[in-house]
Amino acid sequence: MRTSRYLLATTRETPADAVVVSHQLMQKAGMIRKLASGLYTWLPLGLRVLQKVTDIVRDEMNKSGALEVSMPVVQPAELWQESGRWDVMGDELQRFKDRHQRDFCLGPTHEEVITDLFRSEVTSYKQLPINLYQIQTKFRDERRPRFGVMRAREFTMKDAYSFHIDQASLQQTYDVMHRTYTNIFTRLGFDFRAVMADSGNIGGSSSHEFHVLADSGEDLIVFSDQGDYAANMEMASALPPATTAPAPTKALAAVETPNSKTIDEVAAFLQVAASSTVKTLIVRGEAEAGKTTPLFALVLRGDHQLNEIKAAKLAGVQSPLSFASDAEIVAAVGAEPGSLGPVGLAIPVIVDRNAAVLSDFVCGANRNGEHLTGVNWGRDAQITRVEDLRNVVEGDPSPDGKGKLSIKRGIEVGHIFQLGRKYSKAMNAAVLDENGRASIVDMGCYGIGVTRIVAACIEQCHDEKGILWPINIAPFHVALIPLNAHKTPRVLEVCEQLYQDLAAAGIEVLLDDRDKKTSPGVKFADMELIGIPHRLVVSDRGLEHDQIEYKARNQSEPTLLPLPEVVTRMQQLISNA
RNA sequence: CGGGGUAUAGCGCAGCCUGGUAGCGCGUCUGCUUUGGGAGCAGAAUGUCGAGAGUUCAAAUCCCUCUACCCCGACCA
Repeated sequence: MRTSRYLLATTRETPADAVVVSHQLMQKAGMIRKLASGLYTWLPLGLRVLQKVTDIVRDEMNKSGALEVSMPVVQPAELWQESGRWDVMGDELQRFKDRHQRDFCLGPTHEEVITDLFRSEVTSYKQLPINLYQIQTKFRDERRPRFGVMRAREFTMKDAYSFHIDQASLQQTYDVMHRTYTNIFTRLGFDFRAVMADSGNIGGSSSHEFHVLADSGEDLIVFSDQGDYAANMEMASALPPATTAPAPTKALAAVETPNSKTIDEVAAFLQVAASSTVKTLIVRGEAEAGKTTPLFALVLRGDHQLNEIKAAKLAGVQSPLSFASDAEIVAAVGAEPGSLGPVGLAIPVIVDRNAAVLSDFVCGANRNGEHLTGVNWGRDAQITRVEDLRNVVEGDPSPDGKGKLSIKRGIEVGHIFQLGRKYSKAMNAAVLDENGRASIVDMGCYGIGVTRIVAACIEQCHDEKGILWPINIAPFHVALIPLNAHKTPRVLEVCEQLYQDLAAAGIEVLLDDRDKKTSPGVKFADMELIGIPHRLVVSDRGLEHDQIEYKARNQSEPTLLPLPEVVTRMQQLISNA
């Protein structure tokens, strides 16, 4: 490709509305343009990268034995009503009516459609297992799209769905997909981790997420510094403390704490460590029709944070977790948030394991502006149950018994689930088993955020000058830059010949043939910004000795190559990568 | 959804407080010069000042309504 005939839409200035580096660089490099919030047009340069990512994903999926299909973006409401998700999904599901006033939605995912396809096409256990996938546009009306294509409303996803006669078969395919994803992210050159994850509203049991490690990631991932344990913060277990509560040494006492509501304020005011206080959170339980919503008190050590996913899984507690309003709290407890505590509560008190081994601690008095000191479980406050309620913190012992936990930020680029029979049961997807009886199938589903991968890659591979693409997904392999071509006609002749020869060798070349008004600095800066891994400079200077200057994007100093060797050397560099 | 902010040329911004009919940088176009790290000079084009309504002799500027976009939050009591 020649820059003179390409839409090289680079900009010098950073767009004002981009806050993460991948979004800034994608805009500056002319890969994408925003159409509206969370909606992006992919320009030729960006699309080349996106298609290369797609190719790798497709290649590995095909190698795994999965079969590609293509399902509609627009889906009828009936299927979603059948699975029960029409009512469960909130505003994220984009609904609309067609001209006949029938309800439809834009597919945020395709479990319903694929299950419908499966039940009408596959009838025998002999056809199982089968894994169907597509690479296709999804729409989710995110409450807050941000970070460019990282969290867009419309995006490209690879979604695969597998069907099985039993759990053992599901586990087998799940393991195959785990390996497939590992292959994909390895080929993409990512520094990534597979972690145990919550399955969220997709449903099902076992689930792993694949995260690219990056400081701009929205997820916290936790892993052992010695063992294999790795989990999303949502799922990471906090082990029970080794100690039990020491015997009380202090008497219960009330103390006025004016203007001290948060743990930090109370701890500072009373001059105690936050870890010697507890915080009490009031959440709603599952409501029964016609009755007032029951409440639960969740008690954690002051320096710990509630893990909402864990809390929502507690028996009787609403899922997703719902916090009681101030009015509900005052009605049930008699005090406002900021002065709550477990002493004398009439509602169930669920205590985190670490909070349960405190003694002589500080908590709210359930009277506004008042706290209690010298509080002890059993003597002063009753525990209904002890549970794991908190987020793990850096340095906690690893649940696998090996080493300590580290916490890093990650960008979720892949997620695999064992759905079990959630959808197949709701939608009656069954095959005849070897005894001729109908058997509801087990399902797995496996997603990859294809557009997000592009952004995640830039988050991991960039410098102050721009993007550094891994060779596998670089929009072009080689940037070929003629210098002083107007002075020395041979420069252009050599460039043209190299361009032909490199292309013939299967190398993707971007020849920067912009006219003499485009200074060398501009050409260098643009090629660096768009991240082409290899750069060849053909100049009058070098040609005097039949030499071509070569520089890798990730090196600072160029080297000289004899002209006759250039094509071979480039071939080697690209195939060895 | 709650809070905050922004909206002026393709992009980045100033002008608004104190009303007088729109400007800067980059980019674009033309010409000449220049050419190994975002060139110089000369010239040119480009705006329903987000939309609507209002106040006024006069509105980018003041008032009201709406819309779009961005940021923060949406447990931490």
